Amino acid sequence: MPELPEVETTRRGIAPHLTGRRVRAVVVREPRLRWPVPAALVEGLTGTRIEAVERRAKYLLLRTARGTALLHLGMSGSLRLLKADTPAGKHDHLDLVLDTGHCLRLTDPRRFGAALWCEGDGHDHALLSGLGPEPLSDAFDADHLHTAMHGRKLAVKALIMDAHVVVGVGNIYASESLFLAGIHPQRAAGRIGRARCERLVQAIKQVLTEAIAAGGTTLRDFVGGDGKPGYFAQELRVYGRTGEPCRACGTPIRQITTGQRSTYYCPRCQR
DNA sequence: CTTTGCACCTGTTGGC
DNA sequence: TGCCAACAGGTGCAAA
Repeated sequence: MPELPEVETTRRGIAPHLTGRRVRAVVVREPRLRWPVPAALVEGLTGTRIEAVERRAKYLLLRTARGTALLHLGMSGSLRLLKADTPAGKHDHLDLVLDTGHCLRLTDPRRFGAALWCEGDGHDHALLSGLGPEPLSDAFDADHLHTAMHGRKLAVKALIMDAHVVVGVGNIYASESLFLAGIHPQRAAGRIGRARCERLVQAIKQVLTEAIAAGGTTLRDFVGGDGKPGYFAQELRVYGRTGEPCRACGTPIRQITTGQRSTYYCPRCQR
């Protein structure tokens, strides 16, 4: 479910309720997430004040004086703030009980998400240290993308979804960005010129910015930190619109598979 | 090093 | 109406 806009929406929803609060207890109901929830997470957070809630790629970082909790929502995860005594459902795997009488609850039916702990600020963690730039930062520009694409035979869609190149571009927004840039998703990355590279960078920034402003995309079960759904779905240009008319030219949108992921594009607008 | 395909897991959907 | 295969927002890792 969550791509970068959803994670950022979640961060903005929960940060005001967590920042400066102390964690009274950590309840692990199901430790079998993508990796086992480590005892160090419980030990590190319990009794500790959360100093800041940050985001790097699709990870949420809860910063404390003792170390940093890393949370990832995988495909189906969500975080909500609830009253601490709210009964837990089947997929409510983790609670951070706060000194406010509320708790931050991680729900994740497919358990592809993660809750990890690291000493330090988290950026040195093996999962984060090799990541590419944030898509909305100045570090992600045409120079960077053009260099990353040079000599690559990989489909451009797969390349922009590679977190070593740029983080936060998931399956929905990859299709959306390529439509905006007028680039065929299966074009070899190395065969895209400088000018179209610039267009693609701008398209990615635009799509992600719009989606964050709309509070993310709701497909099935996404809810932000405040429990409200996002509204970007109604603005999707190609994703999930197989056979429906292109909003620009009316040609039916096509669906193909690229790198084992569904890909949507307009055969007329994208070359 | 690059590219491909799989694995993890549960719930929903669409076609017969 | 009911069943079951196909598919779903991510991403690390093994194998080619």
